[in-house]
Amino acid sequence: MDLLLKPDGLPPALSDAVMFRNVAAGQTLFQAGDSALELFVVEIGRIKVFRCASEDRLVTLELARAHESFAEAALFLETYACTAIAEVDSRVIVYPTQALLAVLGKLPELAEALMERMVQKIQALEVSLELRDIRAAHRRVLQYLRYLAQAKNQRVVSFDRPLKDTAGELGLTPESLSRALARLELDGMITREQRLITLNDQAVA
Amino acid sequence: MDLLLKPDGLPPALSDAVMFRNVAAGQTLFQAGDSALELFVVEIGRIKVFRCASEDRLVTLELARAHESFAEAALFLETYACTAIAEVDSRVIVYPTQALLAVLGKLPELAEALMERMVQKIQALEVSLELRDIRAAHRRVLQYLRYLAQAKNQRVVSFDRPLKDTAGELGLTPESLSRALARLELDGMITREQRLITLNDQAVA
DNA sequence: CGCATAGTTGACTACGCTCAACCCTGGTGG
DNA sequence: CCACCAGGGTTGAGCGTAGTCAACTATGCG
Repeated sequence: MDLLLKPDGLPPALSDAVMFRNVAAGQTLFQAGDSALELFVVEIGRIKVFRCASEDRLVTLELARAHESFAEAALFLETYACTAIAEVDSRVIVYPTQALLAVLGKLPELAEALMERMVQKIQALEVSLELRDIRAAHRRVLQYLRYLAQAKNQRVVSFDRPLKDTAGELGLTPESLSRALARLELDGMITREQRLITLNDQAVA
Repeated sequence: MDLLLKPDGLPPALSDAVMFRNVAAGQTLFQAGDSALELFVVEIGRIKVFRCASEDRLVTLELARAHESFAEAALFLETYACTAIAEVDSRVIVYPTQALLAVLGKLPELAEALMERMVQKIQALEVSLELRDIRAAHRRVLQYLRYLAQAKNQRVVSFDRPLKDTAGELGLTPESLSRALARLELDGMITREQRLITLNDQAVA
């Protein structure tokens, strides 16, 4: 996504169309059903994208952090199928899909970057799906921690937001997550200090 | 994926690199860990792509049917993270990723087609994830049937493979799926005849 | 005709969800 | 400086439901 991070370097046809938007914490950027005209890149902050399954039930699909894009689906769909809200005060770069598609032919490296990002997303969703297939909460959490640690190539995982939210991402209730962590600690798989968790040797698999 | 269906129409640089491969039912096309050098399109048959979660546990990630592509991740990753096997006798078109990437710049419509396909996949995975969040088996199955019916724009859904496999895709055991279907029929939501299921009025939501 | 596999049904178990109470922290205001 | 409050987090008790194991039936193929 390096390319989309600094619009100035892009062809005028595109960079002229780019906009910026500040989103306050809790504010929604777009809703399911809105016509999909824009693709976004997070400049600063954190955007949560989710589907409303059934009324009170919501499924977090991705958490776009700084420098990450989201809503690529807008490139080919009429309307958004998801809703996006800012978890904290954020600032996003807004790319009109028309302008993006128009310059794709001229900028193969942009197309490549977008595809690479999509592959990452597919991969992430696949991991989520794999995690959901682990029924035992403590096992699921452990595997999740392993993935996080592996991605950062270290054994310490720190959460920058309420465990409650993390629980939702894992398809667990906060209570279950709490119990799972307690059990993992008891079993000696992890040691924790608030939202800072260290994987012990035997947990690295 | 129309473009990738008939390699003859593609630039020689690409079409010369294309290969075809017959895969017998049960035969594996590639395994997790293999170096990822090729992207595939199903000509005829059915390919199952899955991750091995933990030994005996496998998570179906996608089911590529005729004219559908899979293993796009190969474009940007060193090795496959999944395994692909043929569920029935199949024939696939094999695109070396190097050749594909090389002509992307010349063929914006190819890049666009690939991106569109990836968006479809992301969408499909998101739906899977949403389904997993429905705990009650009968509700999950009902929602699944609704999606299938909606996609085909009709109320009849017919399965061309064992319910056992469908159960796995839904993250259920065959027994649970069986019970769920029985209950849905009892509740008057569906009527079924073997692997042919019709959604009743009240089920369309 | 018999074997293998798919599908169904039953009894039991296990584990996550729900609801509820409680602790702990940080922030606010008197 | 402390009382209060709100929200996150933890812990407990009971329930519901999907998984498991098992037996049985149905179907298709040699």
